[in-house]
Amino acid sequence: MQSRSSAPRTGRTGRPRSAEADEAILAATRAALVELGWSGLTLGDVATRAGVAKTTLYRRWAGKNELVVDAVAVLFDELELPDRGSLAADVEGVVLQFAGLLERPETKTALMAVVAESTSDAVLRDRIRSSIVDRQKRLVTEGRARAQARGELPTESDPETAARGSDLIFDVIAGAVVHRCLVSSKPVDTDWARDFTRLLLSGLTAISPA
Amino acid sequence: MQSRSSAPRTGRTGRPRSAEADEAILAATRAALVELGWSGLTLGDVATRAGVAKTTLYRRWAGKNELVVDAVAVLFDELELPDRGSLAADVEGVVLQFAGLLERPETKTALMAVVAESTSDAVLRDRIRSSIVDRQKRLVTEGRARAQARGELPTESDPETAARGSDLIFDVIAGAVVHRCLVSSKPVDTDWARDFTRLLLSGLTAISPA
Amino acid sequence: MQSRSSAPRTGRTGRPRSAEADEAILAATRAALVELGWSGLTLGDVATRAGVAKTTLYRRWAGKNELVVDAVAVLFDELELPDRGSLAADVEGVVLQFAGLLERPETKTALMAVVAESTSDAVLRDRIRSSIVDRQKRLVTEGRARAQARGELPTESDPETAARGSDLIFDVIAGAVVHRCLVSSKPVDTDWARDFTRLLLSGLTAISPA
Amino acid sequence: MQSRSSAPRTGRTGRPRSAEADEAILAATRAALVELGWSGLTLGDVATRAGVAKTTLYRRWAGKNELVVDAVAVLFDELELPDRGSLAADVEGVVLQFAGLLERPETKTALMAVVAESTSDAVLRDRIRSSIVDRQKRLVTEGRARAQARGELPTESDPETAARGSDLIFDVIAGAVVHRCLVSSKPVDTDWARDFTRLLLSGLTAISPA
DNA sequence: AAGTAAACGAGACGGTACGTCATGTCTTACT
DNA sequence: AGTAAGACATGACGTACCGTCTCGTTTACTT
Repeated sequence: MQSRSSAPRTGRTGRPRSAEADEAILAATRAALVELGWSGLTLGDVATRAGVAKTTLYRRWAGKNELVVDAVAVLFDELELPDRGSLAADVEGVVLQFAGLLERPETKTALMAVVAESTSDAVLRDRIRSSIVDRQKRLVTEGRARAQARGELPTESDPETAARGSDLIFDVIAGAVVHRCLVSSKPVDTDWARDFTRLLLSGLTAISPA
Repeated sequence: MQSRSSAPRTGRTGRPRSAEADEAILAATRAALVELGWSGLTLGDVATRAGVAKTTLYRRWAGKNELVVDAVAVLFDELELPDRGSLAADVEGVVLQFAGLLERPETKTALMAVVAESTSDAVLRDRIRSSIVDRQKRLVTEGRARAQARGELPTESDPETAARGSDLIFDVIAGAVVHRCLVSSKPVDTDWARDFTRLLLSGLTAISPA
Repeated sequence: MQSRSSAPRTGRTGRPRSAEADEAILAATRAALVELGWSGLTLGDVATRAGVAKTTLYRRWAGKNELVVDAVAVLFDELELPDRGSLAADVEGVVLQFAGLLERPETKTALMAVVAESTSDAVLRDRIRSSIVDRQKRLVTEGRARAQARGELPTESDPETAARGSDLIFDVIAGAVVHRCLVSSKPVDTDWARDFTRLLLSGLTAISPA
Repeated sequence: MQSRSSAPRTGRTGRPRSAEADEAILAATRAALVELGWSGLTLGDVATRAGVAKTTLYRRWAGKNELVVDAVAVLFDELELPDRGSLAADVEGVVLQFAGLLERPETKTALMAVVAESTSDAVLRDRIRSSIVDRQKRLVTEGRARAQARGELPTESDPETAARGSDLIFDVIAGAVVHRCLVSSKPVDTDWARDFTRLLLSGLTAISPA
């Protein structure tokens, strides 16, 4: 599955595009994001860092938004869901992993910015969804299946209902972590992860007495 | 309570600042956000729309970020929490209200953008928190107190634990709605609000059988 | 008489244009022409040399052509026609003076270039004519009047015929010197000036026997 | 007669150069000059028009200047000097012919431009001289010889003096026509040609009374 | 009523980045 | 080896905004 820019190859003649350039540009983009943040990042600077001409960059990506999406998308693929033996432990694990990813300056500054831009750019919105968001739903479906196998969660027969449930769980987990990190700007530590997990599993009515 | 820019008034002599200009600028900012989005918004354009000189604008706000925070902050104060008789109904109500706010183009494009900028700007972060975020926590504390009065939720004696709980609930509700709206870009309708409320109140283990 | 750029002043409000900037830019343009020649001259470089922003330059001139015309026009005003006592001496004098001007690298490289561009740009053509060419016709009319006063040339009663004659003489003198200098690229020395003057005054049929 | 670029043929192996490509490129260059003028002409566009790769073009010419010199040089070879029976008629004829050539957009825009470039490029200067200028001196020497045979002009015994005279006449005729056409931008019609010829043959002192 | 001090509109200023274009070189596969 | 196609590094282009500045003007509070 490829998230390459506009058109990978049209014809077969002519000098082929440099494969090294692609990775150099994405790495330079991440480095620039760390140093300069989203609004300080310029495509000219990225090109210089990558040892590449600005034209090469514009030949592959339409602009800053698209480039950054591709540059950070790969980081999200690092997320894993090791089996920790229980649903609660799995949720805590993924929450902490996701928070760790959001603490990295390149993701923290880039993610909200591209989401903001995507509110007025449908193409970008699709790109974000296909390159970043949808790919991480695997964590939810996998964790849920595991919990069902353990008997911690009931099996859902209707596939559509199952999908709606997964979407909801995904929005709640990802949304809560993002909001805690970036909006409330408070740390996602083990205490918070435990509190959150308890709320998620047992609901509001059960949190206080515990 | 005012979130005026740098210094409202230092001396007492000289021509006083125009009060109309302030509101004209904020209204122009919101209008420009709707038409152009965050990245298309320029301060020169805002000044023109407001019928004001650029200098007047810079005399009051330090830059685009600060201006937009002030311009959208007031919109969040519209949120209310009418008593609907039960905790579930109150949660559903606030979720739908919040979602309605996020559907408006000026908030949707502005909120994520300033949050993104705030990741590398502590002053802006504080401004967002004091002008927008913290002021809406009243909805959580109010709703919670009401539920406790109804006996739907246990009373929390330790005030620190109570605050931690409110923060968590706030991050979960606001985060889930924002994520659903802006990242997953799917509608927050009554169905979703009901599903989310059930999850929030009863927890994961209880959602499917219902 | 001013050959200022587009619009000298439209309104009376706002910060007035820097008068120093104008002269600094024209001087920088001449210096850059000497060092780099026409095709090597860039507006960015001129701006840097003049200690001025590129925008300031574009605010005053529409492009390279217009700027260079203004920059070299003033040099042509240095030409004078001191009375040397006879028509032949006056012609020789002005030929050598004009040749001296054309030897300067800033004029030599600029003049032909802007003339070349003017072949496909009517506005530029008029600008060249009014800023440079027509202003030097004074040399011809003055020299001719002086010769008529001396009795070396017959007086022309019809003003239109007189104008046609002056135009012709101007084209022949200026054209010959320019062609000798820039196309044939041979020196315009006193020998050549004497030969040319004899041809101009007495015609082809008389040159060889002398 | 060869105005080929770098080297016609060095080795004998490999695929031979396409002979058609050469003429296609020169024709495309002339067409592009007409449409776009000197500064609008690009080598990439010429290559496209000629149905040729840019590489092919660069293999044969060093750059825009050289290419254009070759493209327009051939046009100047069209000039002829039919015997019209008298020196005055011959001069008038060649003046009108030359003016007709200079009215063509490809020559008008190209000639001055390459001359301008040649002021800072000695190699180009030589190329222009050998490809264009010197080849047209034949018109002067031929016309002069014809006039001498008719007895209209005295015979010049010293060959060096004769050459100096021809150079001078050439500069005066060519210079005057070029200046009239391109600098004064007024038409070279039969009236002007007659006036100019009378001045050239009889000199200043004789023009008015006629 | 006159004086004073700051805010006001207008717009020029030095900068920086933009996204495009042309140059001249190169790499590939084909002839 | 010559070719068409097209990617490449380089660097100028002309534009748009930035945030600051310099004007001349307006508007309130002082004396």
